[in-house]
Amino acid sequence: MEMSHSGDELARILATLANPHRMRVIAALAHGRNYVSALARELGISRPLLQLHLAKLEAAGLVTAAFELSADGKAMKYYDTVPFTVTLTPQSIALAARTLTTVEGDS
Amino acid sequence: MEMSHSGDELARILATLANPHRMRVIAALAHGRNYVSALARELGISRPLLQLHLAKLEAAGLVTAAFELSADGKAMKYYDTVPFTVTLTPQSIALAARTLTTVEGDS
DNA sequence: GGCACGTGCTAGTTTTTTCTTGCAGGTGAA
DNA sequence: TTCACCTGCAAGAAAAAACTAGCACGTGCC
Repeated sequence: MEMSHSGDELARILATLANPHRMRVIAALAHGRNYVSALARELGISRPLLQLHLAKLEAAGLVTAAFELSADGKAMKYYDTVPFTVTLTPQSIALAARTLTTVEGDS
Repeated sequence: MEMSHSGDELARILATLANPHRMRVIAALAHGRNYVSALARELGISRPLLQLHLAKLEAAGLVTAAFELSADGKAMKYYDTVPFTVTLTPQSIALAARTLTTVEGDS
């Protein structure tokens, strides 16, 4: 289920998804949740870099984070995808554009 | 009608749409075609800046350009939207991510 | 000619994003 | 204690995107 987004929200979501690393993160998490160190190994990128991308994905509301204690008592941060459906058409873009807040000169 | 995109194509489309100016361009052209100088005035941005954004929109296949001679013989470049429908879900992103070409270390 | 309108292009600046490096803390097990 | 694993954060470098300013060309009209 997906309500309509404001122009700024939509822009943020699109900007967030428009990145190869973040697309791969979504793809990896679609298979099942995972914690960041394991995910970094799976994707072959450094952990700080992955944390940067995860933060952006979370800020856009596309993934969620949950702390969990592993069997041996370690604090693991698990990430999972948030189900979403966004349909893009010239009309939907036009509709969203009406609520953009970016300041510029008046007409 | 919209066939499925490669990961790189999708990333380019999303990156192109994720910009306030370009969203407004799509919105303006959805009302009807226009030429660049008039469009720049309507949007309140400079012509070189608009040309930059139009070039990106055209490169992503979201708008088309057509030259036309006005009544008084001036060469005008008219832009129009290309109808498109892109549906974004975790699954569609995951599918597209499999065809990304960005090089990185193997598993 | 000079002005108003259309087009294109390029060089350089500013801003944003991406990425690396390196350090801090914690736990449990040998 | 030392090692292996987990987490967080921040400073600085590198790369990409956005934007400005200014020039070129063309036309028709006064």
